[in-house]
Amino acid sequence: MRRLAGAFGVTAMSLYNHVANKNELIDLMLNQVAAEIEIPSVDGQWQEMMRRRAHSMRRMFLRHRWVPPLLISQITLGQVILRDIDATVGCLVTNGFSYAEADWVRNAIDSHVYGYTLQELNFPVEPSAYRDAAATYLPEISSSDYPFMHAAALQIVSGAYDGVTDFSFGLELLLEGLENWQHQTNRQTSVPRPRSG
Amino acid sequence: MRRLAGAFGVTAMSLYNHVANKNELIDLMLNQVAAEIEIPSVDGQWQEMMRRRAHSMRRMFLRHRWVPPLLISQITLGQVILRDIDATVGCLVTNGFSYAEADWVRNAIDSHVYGYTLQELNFPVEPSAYRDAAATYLPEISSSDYPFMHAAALQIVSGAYDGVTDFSFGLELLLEGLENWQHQTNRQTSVPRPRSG
DNA sequence: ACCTGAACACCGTTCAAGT
DNA sequence: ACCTGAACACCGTTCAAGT
Repeated sequence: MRRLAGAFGVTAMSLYNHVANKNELIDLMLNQVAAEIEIPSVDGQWQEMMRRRAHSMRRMFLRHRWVPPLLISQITLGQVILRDIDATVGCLVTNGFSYAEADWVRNAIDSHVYGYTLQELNFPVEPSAYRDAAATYLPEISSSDYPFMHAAALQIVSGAYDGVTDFSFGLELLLEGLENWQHQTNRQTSVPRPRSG
Repeated sequence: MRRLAGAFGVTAMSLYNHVANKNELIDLMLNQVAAEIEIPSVDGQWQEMMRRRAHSMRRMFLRHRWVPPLLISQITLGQVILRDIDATVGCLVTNGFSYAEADWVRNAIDSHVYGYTLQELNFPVEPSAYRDAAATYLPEISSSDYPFMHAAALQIVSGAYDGVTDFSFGLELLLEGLENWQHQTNRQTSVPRPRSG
């Protein structure tokens, strides 16, 4: 509040003439950036729609690094975000998922988007510096205490592995798993289903 | 700091005789609770090891709700957490994954654990109150603006869906996908692999 | 209609001073 | 060895007062 007002060359108190409180301000900011998410179309092929939505969410998170923690903890959701949820559920149920299943699918995909991007954003080293960082910290990773981390660091130092994980890896595992699940004739027995708790 | 010291019946400044700063305190706290994670054994069956680790992490997060945001943003990791990473990578490479693959697998699973649990912890309504909440807010979810959310809320009100998502749903999709991936003879072509970016 | 000064109830942290 | 008072540089927010 104080910093934002300062950037406008004004005192913090004047902001309260335009916005009820900090929470409402965050709400407005989130709705603004949420427009950068590619909203699924109801009649689109669901895998591709979910894929585009997930990738565009992640790119938005990378552009606006402050978003993920705020979006995940926001209680009241703005219209743009509600429209995204509606379109996502709509695309899934139009493609044969039940409302319950659509909820599980959206939850699983969003978990990956949030979890992956939060790890990515909080990782202290840039991908281009992984090799140097591994070389720097290798002496501190005791090969007797942490044999596998030591070996992994060696792989990065030697160039056998660049140390870069991929957002698509987990996302495609989920999408392929969901496709198999949908095509299964007898879903009840052989595939993951929500349990209690 | 001030609140913690107050709980000890002491002033905030005295804490700095026992701990360098807030960050070191958080480090010690995280290492303490990290001991509640079930660390994979190197020679165990990897799916079951990953499953137990993921579920125990989530249960720990639910017991100590302050952990996930701090753990994900912590730069320097304590010994207990390093040992968990080492054991997880160790279990995977012992079961036939390369070091690079083990890194992708751990990243994908952790993304799910973090993302799912953060959503779960921040959801404003308790599962037992979903039905009441849906009934309360149904009039505010315009069926013309948000037709699918409206229909979904109706399902919860009617009892057709209890509104409860499941941690295992996404986790088992990942584990099954990984198992298929591992059994594939020609991995390069038909399965998800890390790409650039 | 919009902005502000003073104030309140908070943070983490430092440092000289106490026992 | 441990604790503290005073101080510094921060927060979000309220409210009466100004233009």
